Amino acid sequence: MVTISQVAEHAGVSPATVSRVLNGDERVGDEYKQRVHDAVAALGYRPNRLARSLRTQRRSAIGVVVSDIENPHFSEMVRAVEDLAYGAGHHLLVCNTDESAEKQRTYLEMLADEHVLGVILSPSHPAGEEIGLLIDRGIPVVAFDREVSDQRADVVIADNVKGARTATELLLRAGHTDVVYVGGRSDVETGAERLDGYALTMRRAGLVPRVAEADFRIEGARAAMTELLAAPQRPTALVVANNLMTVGVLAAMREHGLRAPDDLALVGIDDPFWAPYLDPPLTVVAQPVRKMAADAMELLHDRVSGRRTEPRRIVHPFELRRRVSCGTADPTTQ
Amino acid sequence: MVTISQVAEHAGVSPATVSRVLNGDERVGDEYKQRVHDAVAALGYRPNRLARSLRTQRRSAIGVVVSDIENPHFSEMVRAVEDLAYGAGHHLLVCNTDESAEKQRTYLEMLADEHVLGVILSPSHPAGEEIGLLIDRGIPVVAFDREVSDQRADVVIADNVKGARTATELLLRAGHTDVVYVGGRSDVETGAERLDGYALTMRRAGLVPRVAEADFRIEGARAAMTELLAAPQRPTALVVANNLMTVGVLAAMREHGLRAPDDLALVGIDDPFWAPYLDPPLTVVAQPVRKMAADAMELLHDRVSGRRTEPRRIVHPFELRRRVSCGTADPTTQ
DNA sequence: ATTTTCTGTGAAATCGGTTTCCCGGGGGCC
DNA sequence: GGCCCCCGGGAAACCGATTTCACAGAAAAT
Repeated sequence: MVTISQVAEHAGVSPATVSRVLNGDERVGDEYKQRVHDAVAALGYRPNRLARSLRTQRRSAIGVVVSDIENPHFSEMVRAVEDLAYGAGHHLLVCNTDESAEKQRTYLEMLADEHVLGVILSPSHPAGEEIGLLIDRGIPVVAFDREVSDQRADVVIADNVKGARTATELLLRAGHTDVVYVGGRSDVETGAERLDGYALTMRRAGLVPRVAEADFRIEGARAAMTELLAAPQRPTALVVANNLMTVGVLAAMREHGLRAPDDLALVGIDDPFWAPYLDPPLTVVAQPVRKMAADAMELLHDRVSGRRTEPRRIVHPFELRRRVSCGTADPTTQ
Repeated sequence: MVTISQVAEHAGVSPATVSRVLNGDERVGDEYKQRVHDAVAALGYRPNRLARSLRTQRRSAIGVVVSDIENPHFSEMVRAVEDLAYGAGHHLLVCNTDESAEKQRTYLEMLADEHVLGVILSPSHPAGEEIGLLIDRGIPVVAFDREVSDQRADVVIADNVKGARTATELLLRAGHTDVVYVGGRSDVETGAERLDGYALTMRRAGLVPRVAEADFRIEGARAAMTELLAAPQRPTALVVANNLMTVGVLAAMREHGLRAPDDLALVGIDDPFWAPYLDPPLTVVAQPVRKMAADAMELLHDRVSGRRTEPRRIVHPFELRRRVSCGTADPTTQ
């Protein structure tokens, strides 16, 4: 393990000078610069980032906390964040909370203790206390997808109410009157808002909302659908509350010999990369994940560079991506 | 920012004693222990992990380097590794190389400079030099999925040759004679081995291998399939070299009005979570990702704890998961 | 009663960098 | 020629923990 002192000795200068050269301090004589560079090359010296971070109080890691990295929505988010972080010379501490409040707390505390540069948190729980811990230490927090209880955090979310409304309206305009919402966990914000958006739109059209309640997961959706399809009155269209559930819904439909969009029109919420390749290609309303990730990173950077102190809240609209599963290709609704 | 010295002062003891109490050193008097705990609680003290790591030369982060976190294969791997790491109190530095040699090098150097506990690397390039950097510093490296050029690294891979053979044999036994391999990048190890396994099996059965060459990605596979289906002689069965390509293949088949398994039997390689829910449910040979991840973590821990110094190489068999897309459900082939 | 051995604690060194502070010498200005 | 300022560089402090080492005082041994 070669240290800065060894480099200094080898170059016949002080550690301070080595540090200056390596950090691009211009006030060092060319002669010295050269000697330092030679010594660095000769010894294969690489600075210890831990030591540097300790002294400078500046860390190059960003914490990313999600509930399930296997969920394509979060994979995409992490991927987008990584792209941007790499460009800025940062790296990612990825934390998977599994929807567990305890795991989320443990990870947030860990990130605080690691003195990361910032945290992007897709909270599965409000996490007020732990976020306070972070913000009190000057670590900026951006809430992603869902709000958090600490008002000082920045927020980047998608407009779930409008998103669900867009999905529902698309089906209503196509002439459907019996549109069922295959819902996920209305105990969490995202789920509740999407449900609201759907129900509101239905009522406004003079129709009664009808919900098949599930849990945001494949099997749950499949079970809910099996039940729904066994009921006397079969709906003509569905709004499905997230990407995983869509998979379950399609499986259940296949088991019953039903095809979208003819037997049952379908609009999904979320747009995983394989949605265009499903049978039928899925019409969806999608959160613009990459844009949201870009905003989250920008909010972090603003804070880190001290350009801003008051919290910001950015709401993104969902984007309609019309493909086949919704049926009618009426251009006026596009 | 409250430090250990402040805690010490508040408790009327020395920093050394505080450190001892917090690290469970039993030789501290009960009176002192109590005073320290009180002070910690009163001040809300949390140890700085950076400082601790610097002093102890022991880091709690594990580097995970993959080519694309959005690929379900790697999402699953990261997820599995995270589960195990969390249990051991470690966290994950996730690095996305995008198949770029430069990004891979940069990340590996960064991990070396961060003095991580260990690295799990799914290499898109041999990376001899950088791995040397890590191992020279006592940071263990486990190669995942593919080998690396540095012989001192541990290796956890799946037997791609046998895996492709299993897939091919399944189709041959079902009576197919014209089995085409939709291949991915035979310039990389994984691709080359799978191709070998397929070709070998065909030749051994007295048949000529036939390959639709693509790039491990959805669109590439779709294009290759479109070309293949335009050719005069349409095959009766396909082996598809990875999960993404399967999606592209199914899309192309749908465009041509073909259905699996009747028009074209299908066996995929890799088993993403949605494979059972596709239309038709996909028969696959799968790498046992979670087991492989568990082995990788165990290899790391062996090294870290000093239980082992000589490199190990673990080869996992692929697992056949027979569903619908392969056609005939002949139990003798199971 | 005196020496020896523990035992528990604090002072100080350490990890490997960065940054402050200070100092010698050269150039510019009066 | 004398004074001041600036420039480049080194010594030492510092970041916040852990760990070594030394040392009181009590307990055990003689």
